[in-house]
Amino acid sequence: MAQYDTVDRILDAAEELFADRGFSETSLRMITSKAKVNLAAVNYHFGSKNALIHAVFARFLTPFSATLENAFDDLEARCDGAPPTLNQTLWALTESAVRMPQRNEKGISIFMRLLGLAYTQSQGHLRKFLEQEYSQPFSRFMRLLKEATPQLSSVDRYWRIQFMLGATAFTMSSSDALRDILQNKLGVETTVQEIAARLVPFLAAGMQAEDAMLVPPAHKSSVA
Amino acid sequence: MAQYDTVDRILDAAEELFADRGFSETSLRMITSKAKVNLAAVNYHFGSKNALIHAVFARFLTPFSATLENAFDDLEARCDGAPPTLNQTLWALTESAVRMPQRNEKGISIFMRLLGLAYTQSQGHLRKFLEQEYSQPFSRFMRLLKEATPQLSSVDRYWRIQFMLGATAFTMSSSDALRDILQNKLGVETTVQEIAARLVPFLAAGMQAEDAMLVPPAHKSSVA
DNA sequence: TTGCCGGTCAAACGTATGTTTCAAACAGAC
DNA sequence: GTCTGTTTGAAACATACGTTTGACCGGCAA
Repeated sequence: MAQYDTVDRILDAAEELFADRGFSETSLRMITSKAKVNLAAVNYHFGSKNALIHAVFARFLTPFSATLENAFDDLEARCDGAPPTLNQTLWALTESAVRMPQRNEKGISIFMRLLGLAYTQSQGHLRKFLEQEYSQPFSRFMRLLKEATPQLSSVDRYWRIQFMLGATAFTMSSSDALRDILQNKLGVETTVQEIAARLVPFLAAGMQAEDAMLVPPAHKSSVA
Repeated sequence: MAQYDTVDRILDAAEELFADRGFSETSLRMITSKAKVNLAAVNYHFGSKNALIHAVFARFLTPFSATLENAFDDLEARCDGAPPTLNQTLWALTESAVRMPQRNEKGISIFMRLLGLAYTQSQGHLRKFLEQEYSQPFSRFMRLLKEATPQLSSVDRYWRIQFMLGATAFTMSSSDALRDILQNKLGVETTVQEIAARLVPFLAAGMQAEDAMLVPPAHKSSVA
């Protein structure tokens, strides 16, 4: 009993501190003192700081990837053989994320920020862990994207997927700070759901942009 | 003479290492040994590690913001009172970046990654430094964006600008790795200019997307 | 009661970090 | 050549980190 309490308290504290400050910038001493457990508890229960980072991700990502697979199953069943549209695919992803059971009110936004950091901070071990642990839903998502944008060349699609990833990871990774700025400047409250609702149309439109490729500066004007 | 050599060697090494590994993950010893200078040289010439980080940014950003202001001047002069279009504004920015005199072949992509890190790694001192040092060209760019997208609400525009920033910083920041992958998988060579040429249409389309806001999942289909 | 074992705790370990020190080397002016 | 201020160099500084240790506690089976 008591030990699960300790384990979860560590995970909760670590999740929040990592999201606030990054991985390298968060020490085990900060985590254990926030969690009100002994310093040695982390290495006792998890083995190392890196393993703790993995555990923080696994606690969210394992149920999420199951939810996501179900959402893709449903989507493909509903489409009855025809490939799902881009919008449908993107919504399946964001809905799965938003509908995850949340530990607290910050829940999803904390985790989005963590995913952004995972991509940004080049923590080799983390990337390796995520790739070999969750490659299946990732590949499936990529396949759906490909089938939803048959008009794109492989190269175009490749780059535009990177653009989508970037907009998402980057926005989510700084979403707390951005929300604060927005609230101070414009006095508007914003939830992760609302950000997602703004992000998806942006991504879909960019993904399906007319290809003005290799048209250099065009010193006059040329809005699509 | 000799001291400028030292200063520049430190800046070069720091720039590359910061871009590769992040700020906290790069120690002064890594920097000085890569630069082949004495450890104490950093604190002697710059005062502190944080001041070195600022100097790395200033070395690129100061001439860049001058170039950018000129590009905006030209653009507004050419438009003769009418507000420049979104495409023109984005091209002015990317052209200024691409045309910057580059210290080496990696040049611009290294710096894009640094800008991404500056936003992501919550190094308070860095954000403060950038904000108070380069607020003018930044505000001007924001104003141009606003005039180029009068149909957007302030909140929509705010978020879409974040999405653009994210797609750009993220893509450019990992463009070396991405280019390698692309070359291996598809046998295609890619330059930063070509990436920019793909990115701008994507951003412009996303920025001008029809606002499907707050239209939830829409279980059927709804590609614009 | 005894013995054990998972869990906690304070303390220490070794290492790496940013920064400082101070003597030596150097350059240019007189 | 000598002096003066600047730049380098090797070494040390204090501090923070992740990790390990060994004593200690509490419940439970024998």
